[in-house]
Amino acid sequence: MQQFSIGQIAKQAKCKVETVHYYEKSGLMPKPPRTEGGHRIYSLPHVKRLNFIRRSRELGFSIEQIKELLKFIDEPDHDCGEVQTMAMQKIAEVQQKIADLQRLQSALDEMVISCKGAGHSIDDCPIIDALYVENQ
Amino acid sequence: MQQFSIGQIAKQAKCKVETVHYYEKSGLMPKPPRTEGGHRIYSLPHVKRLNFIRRSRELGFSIEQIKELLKFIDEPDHDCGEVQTMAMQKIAEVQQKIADLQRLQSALDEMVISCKGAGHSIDDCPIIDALYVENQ
DNA sequence: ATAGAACCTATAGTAACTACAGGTTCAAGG
DNA sequence: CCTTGAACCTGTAGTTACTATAGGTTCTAT
Repeated sequence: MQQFSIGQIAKQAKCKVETVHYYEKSGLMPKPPRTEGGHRIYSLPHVKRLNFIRRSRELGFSIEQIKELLKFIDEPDHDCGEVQTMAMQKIAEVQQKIADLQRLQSALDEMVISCKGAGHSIDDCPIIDALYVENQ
Repeated sequence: MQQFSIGQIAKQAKCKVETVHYYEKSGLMPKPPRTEGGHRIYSLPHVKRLNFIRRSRELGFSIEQIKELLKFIDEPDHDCGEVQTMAMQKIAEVQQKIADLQRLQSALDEMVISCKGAGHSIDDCPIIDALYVENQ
C-alpha cells in the first residue's frame, strides 16, 4: 500500500505542513499511524480527504461546515432521510452563496463597463462613484 | 454643518462602533475632532468614507486594497485605469468561485438523487469525487 | 558516519473584526 | 439642577483559519 509523508500530502493538496497539523488538531484529519521516530504516515484515503477539505475551504465552507460534510463520509450508516436532509440544506446554502456572488459580479461588471479606464482622471471614475454613495 | 456621533455613523453604515474604532486604528478613517469630554464628532465626508469602506469590504476588497482605493481619492492625481484593473481582478476571482460552487451544487444534487439508503464508501462518494482533483 | 532536509511540538503572530471590562460623558426626565 | 441610564471612552482578549518561528529530533542519501 502506498504511503506518504505529511510533506508529500501537503504539497499534493497545495497547502502547508502546518495546515495539516491544524486540521488534525481541529478534528478534520484523523490521527494517522506514526513511524518509530514519530513521523506521521498517510495513505491514499488521507490524501483524498485532505483534498476534499482544501477544495471545500476554497469554496467558502467553514471548518465547522466541512465537519458536517465529512459526516456524510464518516458515518455512512446514516438514515437515508437524514443524509438527504443534510445534503439539501447544503444545496440551499450553496445556492445562496452562488446568488450572492452573482450579484457581486454584476456590480463589479457594471463598474468596469462604465469605467473608461486609462487616461481618465479619478474625479469622474464611475467605480469610485459607485462605491462612494450616500446611504440608500 | 451636520454632525454625527460614532454610534450614528456606525448604524448608518450597518456596522459596529468597534469596527469604526478599528478602521481609525488601521488608518482607513481619519481621527475626527472630539467634544470637550472626548467623544468623536463626525461630519458628512466621514459618513461617505465609512460607506465606501463598508461597500468595498462587501465586494471582497481587503483593508490593504481599500487603502489603495482611498489613495485614489485622497491623492486625486491618479488614473482611473488603476481602479479598473483592481475591479477586473476581483471579477476573475468571483467568476472562479461561482464556477466551483456550481460544480459542488451538481455533486450535492446528484448525491440526493443517488442516495437510496446504501452508504457511500470514501472511494465512490460523489461529493469527494466532485472536489477531488488530481494534481499535475 | 554524518550532513542537512524534513519532521516533531509548542507558542506567537496575522486579518478583520467582535466582545468584554471598567470607567467617563452626554441627554432626557423628574 | 440632579439623577439615571444609554452611549461613549480606552485597552485588552477572543475568534477563525491559518502562517511563522523556535528549538529540538528523525530520516535519508552520500
